[in-house]
Amino acid sequence: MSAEISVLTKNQEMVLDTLNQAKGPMSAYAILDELRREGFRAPPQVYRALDKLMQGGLVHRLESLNAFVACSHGACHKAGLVAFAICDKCGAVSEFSDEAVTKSLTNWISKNQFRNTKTTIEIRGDCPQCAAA
Amino acid sequence: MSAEISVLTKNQEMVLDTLNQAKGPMSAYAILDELRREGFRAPPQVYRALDKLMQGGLVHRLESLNAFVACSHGACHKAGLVAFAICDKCGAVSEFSDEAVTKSLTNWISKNQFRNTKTTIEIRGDCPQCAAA
DNA sequence: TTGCTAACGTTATATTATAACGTTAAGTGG
DNA sequence: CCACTTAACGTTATAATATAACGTTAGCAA
Repeated sequence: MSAEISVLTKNQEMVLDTLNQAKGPMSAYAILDELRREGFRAPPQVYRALDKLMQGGLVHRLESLNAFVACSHGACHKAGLVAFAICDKCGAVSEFSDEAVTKSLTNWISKNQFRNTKTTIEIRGDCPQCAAA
Repeated sequence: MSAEISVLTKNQEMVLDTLNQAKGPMSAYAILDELRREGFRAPPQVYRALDKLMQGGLVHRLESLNAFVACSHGACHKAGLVAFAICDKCGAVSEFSDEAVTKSLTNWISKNQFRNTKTTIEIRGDCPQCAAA
């Protein structure tokens, strides 16, 4: 059905590991720089791995940041739409999937007969900790 | 209170006109190319105007496209969060503001004590016409 | 006028992403 | 095992998007 990844290639694994070890989102070039020591040489190596990982739901792209994060759920098999709260102060990203949000948005989509393939929901601002400070 | 634009400068007006006359979203460089005949020479002229127009709610940025559209409501004083449905086939963009979506998302935000400054909601897929074809 | 600020024009450069090419490696059916 | 097909790879080059930094100009107010 949906595009699963059966086994990760070496490059895909290295990119995924890098994102998993990262504290926050990373740009493709930041990933590349990390992986130069492992032999990576050029952007396409990173972008190709990212594409596959995103297809498999293992990695998400943050559109408003042009950056990437590992899926917090390991692989994203959540029923609903995935959303992100991004703190502009500390850079923390919370991935969440809220039933009410999913319902209201899918409701709009079906009411308007739109055939949805991808949804981007990103909240930018200050996380509770940074908002308090 | 919120950052309004009192009067548009010449550059801002030209950029806004260009977007208003466009059938769909435009990249900053597409705008620049349009406006070269009017004397524009370099990207910062476009980006600076876009920044101001976005501050005033006259223009929106489509994060998933790295492109810009004029606000469909003239200036965006809608109560709720603004969202976009983007057709990947024909390029059409529908700006909308749905009460249920706004409520569910602001609800998540307040429940999670997030201080929201900007929200991105973009639905990619096929519009009704293109989905039918 | 003087001083202040926002906007401007310009050059240069940073950052993000992909095209295109030939090569290697990993299945698959015979 | 071999021939074939396809996905992934490495590499070079370049495209597309965005901003830093500088000095200048224009609008406005004391």
